[in-house]
Amino acid sequence: MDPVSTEQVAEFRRFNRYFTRRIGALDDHYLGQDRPLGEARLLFEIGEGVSLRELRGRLGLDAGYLSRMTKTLQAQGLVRVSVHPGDSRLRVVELTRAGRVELAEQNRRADALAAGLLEGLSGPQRDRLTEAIGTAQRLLRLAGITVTRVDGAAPDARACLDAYAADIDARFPEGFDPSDLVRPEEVSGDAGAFLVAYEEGRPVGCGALRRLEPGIGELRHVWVHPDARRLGLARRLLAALETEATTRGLTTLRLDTHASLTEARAMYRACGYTEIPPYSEHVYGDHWFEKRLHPPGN
Amino acid sequence: MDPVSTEQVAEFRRFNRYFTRRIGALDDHYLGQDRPLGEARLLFEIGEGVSLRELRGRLGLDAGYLSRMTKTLQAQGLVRVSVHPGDSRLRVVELTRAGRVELAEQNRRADALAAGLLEGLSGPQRDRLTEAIGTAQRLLRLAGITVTRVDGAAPDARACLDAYAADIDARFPEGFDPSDLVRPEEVSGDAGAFLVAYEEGRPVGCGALRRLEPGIGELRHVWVHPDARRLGLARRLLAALETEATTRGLTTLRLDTHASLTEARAMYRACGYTEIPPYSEHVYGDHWFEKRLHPPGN
DNA sequence: CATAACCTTTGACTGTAGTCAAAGGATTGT
DNA sequence: ACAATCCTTTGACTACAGTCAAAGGTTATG
Repeated sequence: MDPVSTEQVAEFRRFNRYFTRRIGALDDHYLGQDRPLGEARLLFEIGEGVSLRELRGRLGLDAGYLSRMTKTLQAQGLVRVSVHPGDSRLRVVELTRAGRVELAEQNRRADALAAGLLEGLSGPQRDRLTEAIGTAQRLLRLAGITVTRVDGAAPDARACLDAYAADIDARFPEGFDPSDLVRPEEVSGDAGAFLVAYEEGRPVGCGALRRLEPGIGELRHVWVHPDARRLGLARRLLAALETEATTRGLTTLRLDTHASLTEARAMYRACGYTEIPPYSEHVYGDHWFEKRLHPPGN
Repeated sequence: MDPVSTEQVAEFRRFNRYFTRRIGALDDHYLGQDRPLGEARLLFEIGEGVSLRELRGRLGLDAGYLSRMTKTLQAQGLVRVSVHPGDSRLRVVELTRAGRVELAEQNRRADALAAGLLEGLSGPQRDRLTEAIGTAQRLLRLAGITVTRVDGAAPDARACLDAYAADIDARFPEGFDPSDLVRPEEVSGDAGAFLVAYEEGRPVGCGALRRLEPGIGELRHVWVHPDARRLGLARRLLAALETEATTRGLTTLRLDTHASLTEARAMYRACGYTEIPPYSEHVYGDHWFEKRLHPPGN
């Protein structure tokens, strides 16, 4: 990776300082108003019935701390705590009517804060701001996603493939037969690779590489979770898969895709893949692509 | 002002949440490391010799709280406290060598954090991110600036005019004679108006409107503090001055400017002003502009 | 020159955030 | 059926953040 320019680091830190001081602080202060911040955040995360376990994980809180905060919210009549139907060790907490009112008020205040801020701008300026923060958020998310190789049989790998299969099944008129998925041994060891993209610990994308014949590899199941689309993650996965292929001495990569996946086809073209005649008899493909890889020396 | 779209408010809040949770929290946590956050922030603000009074204002701290924090920093040998030379009520605090080392370490860590984040992006993506956060910051700053009318004799007005005069004096080869500034009575009452732009309580720009002859007004001293340039503030001032003119029934605005102020001339043109022959004998102008105003009904 | 205003220090608090360990009920694996 | 594991509760703390009021020295103001 190329080194990060110090000017960009400085710019980023400037923004960070400005934003947290000006917006973050304001937000924290006004959001809770007459309620401790921890409680306000908790209220916000509860939504419609969550287990304490889930909340602990999401907010990164100590079990005891969370238990106490929940109790005070309960004492104020804002939440209701009950035993989880399926597992009596778990407690499920949900908002009462009063809790929903409180949450709505909290949202109203935060909305008013944001609206008040945007009010100082003209229409086009607001559009530019919205555009800029959208871009910034997408890039920051992408920067926080890591792509790593995992075993083809690992739970995260199977979870991704299941999600992929369900996704395709819903999108193809003819459905999708899960037996067409790669088998773990096809993407293990020297035979191939299975890559998973993680965002904050959760798998949000995957891609498989397997050997077709000497010097030629095939990409399969390049998939990105719906929540993580439009970030440029597919390209990242593609690049990582190509690196895997190069280190294995493969010189050509092939893949097939479906006519209905228009964005995917456009992306493959943009990434240097060219359409070729069918090279295989996959059931679900009707467009075939190929790319020549450059040796690692370059 | 047009109402703010709820979609834009939602987008802004989404970004706000994401950013404070992901970046702000990280920053706070790692910045101090083995030091309370308050102390770390204090250390950061001290720089090279500041009075406690100044710090109190900048960080919004309680006098007692600040006094105590300063004392613990002093006990750790990070700062030196002395009496202000001009006013013995004030204390001046400055970093010791050890304090500067500590601050450098703090900066190094924050830089590393930012760099680590940017490392997940390719060069062009980093450029896009830098561009986006720059745009966002400029627009957020602009949104936080308010333009209000003040009396032409008010301290803030005079401060702006002094800064304007010094600015022009340094930029014009022939210098600038402060007696050419508008007199308070020219911009008071119905005669004219003096507008000051405030960012977080500090004046960062100004503009004057005075009556030239019936129906015709003149804009003078439109000025933006160097720290607040390139935000679009001059246009805001211009628009506000035009509103003032319209409510006074003026139908034409004129102004003169100097050949060396190229950006200013470009802005006037972009804002609908057209160049006209000289209408006055101002010493410092050599380009004259005019704009017809539309009645408020439109 | 007295008095008001100002800046800092000190003492005495309060509330929030957060940690750690022990204990008890519930579930899972063997 | 027994042990190990899991989830929550409770008690006992610690540290940080922040407020309020009294007091003492210093400077401006009439």
